[in-house]
Amino acid sequence: MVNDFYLDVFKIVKLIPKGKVTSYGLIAKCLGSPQSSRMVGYAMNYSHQFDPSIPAHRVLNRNGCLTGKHHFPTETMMQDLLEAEGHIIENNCIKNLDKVLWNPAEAIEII
DNA sequence: TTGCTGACGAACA
DNA sequence: ATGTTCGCCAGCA
Repeated sequence: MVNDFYLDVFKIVKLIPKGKVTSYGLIAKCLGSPQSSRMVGYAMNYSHQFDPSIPAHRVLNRNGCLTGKHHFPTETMMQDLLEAEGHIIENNCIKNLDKVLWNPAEAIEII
């Protein structure tokens, strides 16, 4: 089943602009549950069956590391997708995180 | 049913 | 600076 928390997570992730990334914790915080960041990751795990178009590769952990790449069809897919959007990945972590980090808070207002 | 695990993150020691 | 613990809670054995 899918609860509102999941739906909100999906909404936000789908709103992430191309060329930007965000973090699980940031999303959780914007949803009013700063300590439920694990659930955001869990939601991502479920996202592919809910809506395959969800850009889960744009969601990283707070350090900008590709912690979830093992959940993609291939381990290189997540990195490839990010690089295709202009990001630079090094040692499983994104570079210039400060410049590409997107704040989900601005999406909350839209929703 | 209970207990463990996990795409996280913050607080402690 | 590094390692451990805890909160969160949905799945799974």
